Amino acid sequence: MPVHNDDIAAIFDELADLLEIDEANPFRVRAYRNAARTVRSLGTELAEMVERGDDLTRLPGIGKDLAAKIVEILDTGRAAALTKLHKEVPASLEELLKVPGLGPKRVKALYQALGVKTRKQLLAAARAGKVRDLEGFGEKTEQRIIDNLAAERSSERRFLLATAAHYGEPLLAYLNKTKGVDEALIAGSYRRARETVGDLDILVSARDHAEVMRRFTAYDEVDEVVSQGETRATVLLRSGLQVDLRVVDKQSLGAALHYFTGSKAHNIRVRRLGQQRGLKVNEYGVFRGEERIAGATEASVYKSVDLPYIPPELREDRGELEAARAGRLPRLVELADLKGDLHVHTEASDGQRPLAAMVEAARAAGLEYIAITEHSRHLALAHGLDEKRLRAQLEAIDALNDRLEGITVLKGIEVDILEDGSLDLPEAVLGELDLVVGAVHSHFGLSRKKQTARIRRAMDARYFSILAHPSGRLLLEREAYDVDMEAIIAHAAGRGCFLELDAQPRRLDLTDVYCQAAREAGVLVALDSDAHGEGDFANLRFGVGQARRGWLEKADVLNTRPLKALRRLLKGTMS
DNA sequence: GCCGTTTTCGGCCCGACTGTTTTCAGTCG
Repeated sequence: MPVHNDDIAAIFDELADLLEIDEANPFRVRAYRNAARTVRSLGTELAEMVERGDDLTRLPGIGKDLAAKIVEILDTGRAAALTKLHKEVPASLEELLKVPGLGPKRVKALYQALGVKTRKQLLAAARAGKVRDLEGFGEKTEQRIIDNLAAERSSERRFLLATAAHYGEPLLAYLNKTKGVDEALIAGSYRRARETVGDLDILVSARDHAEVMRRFTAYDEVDEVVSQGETRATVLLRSGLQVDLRVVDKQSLGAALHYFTGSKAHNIRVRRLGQQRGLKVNEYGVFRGEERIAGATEASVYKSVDLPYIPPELREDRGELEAARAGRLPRLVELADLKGDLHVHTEASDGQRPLAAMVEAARAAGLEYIAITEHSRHLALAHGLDEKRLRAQLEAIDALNDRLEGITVLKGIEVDILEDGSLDLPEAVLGELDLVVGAVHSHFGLSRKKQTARIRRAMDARYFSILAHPSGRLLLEREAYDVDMEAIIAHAAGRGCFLELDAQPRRLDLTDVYCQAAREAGVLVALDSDAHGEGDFANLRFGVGQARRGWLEKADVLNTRPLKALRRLLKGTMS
């Protein structure tokens, strides 16, 4: 069984959790967590790096010891250190850490005093009133544990970015209307455009803090006020989404925004840079002794540690600080750079609206061209088109283009990649199109080797332009199929075709890490909506967020090209 | 356990809120 980076990261995370319960040196715990993060966002399989003889200690946060553990895990699938630790700290205690309000200290106390190892045992003990008597616990803590367990709350529950926007933006508008509010902003992983978020961090600059707190906790959607102080409050909305509010003075807004945008790892490094310069960086500003020297804007915070402004989407401690110091930050792509959309459905397959309506919606969204790309016949569930129906659509597009001004409709297809890697429609009809988008919609369970070979073969077809939603994942629903994405990217570079970043909120596929890998390999990314209805072009902004997280510049995105240049590039894939 | 424009040893980011405390530990972000 081949070991992947995610497996290694999971072992490091578990080691960190259990070491924490075991009261190990907190910095040692952090070292494991940092290593897990590094491994998870690597973009290159460690197995291959080891095979090549790469020096793993050159990776950030990986030293001699962890490099050896990586090799051990690759060889045996396990880490002896973890096995040993399990003798003292049962693996199931990790689950208890996810209960809101329980951290390593309390989990340990529960285990040692009551023998509690699972959520079920904890609920029983709490209901029996055994928890309240433990040192450091009390009636309220016991009740909170019961509530959280009964509601199956977990600190790990996450929401799609688009879902968070759906709840967060009206709340933001509500707060912005509050008297005395200068500005209300959403920070946190939302601002970094992570594909899913665990909570919303809202930041308000205002003179009257108490009034903002009152308005916030009185918001119609608030189900429960979890905590509330003078400058900070946490609530749960009826949707289950947790929202943290922080109120600051105007002079601290930049520092607070920086602090609450994160990521944590990025912040820690910025603070350390401050320390090295004799400065203290916190959410109120940048201080030399008692004197505030920066903090009204984020740019001033970065300037105080001799760095240029770093866009939120890059703040993951994945090399952005080094790039900033070297003056090599990318100029990230923006929504306004997109000139078209190369993946759009209509009611001819599984879209909801007629061709003309989708084209008008695209025009209203500011696009200059779109490609109509229906499903092909194999996807019967989605009314996939056969050759005959596709030809009929091509005629309709020709007729429409004759009438249209200011927007051009390209002829495409989202053709199924069959199990053996062949395409679901004959070459004869594919050759009549402007572009061929290929996609996997079946046989997700193939082995990594077979899946990779299947997709490579599809890309080698005579007509093949773009690989749609390359990993096949559905966020919070379905894992990606097992495929060697690096090999796919390398193959696309050799073949001269493109990869899609599907902007549907449930997909956001390519992932950020592989966007970056594609960019480095010189493979252009098509940033598409995969629209099925008129409103779906609005999802392009989430795709842009993901592209920015993947360090993509305008030139790295296929559909920032004007129509003429785009046609040239597509033509290269169609012969 | 990692790391080095003070350092190969001695550091490792910083503050708010809650509940159980009689001055603070635990959790969270």
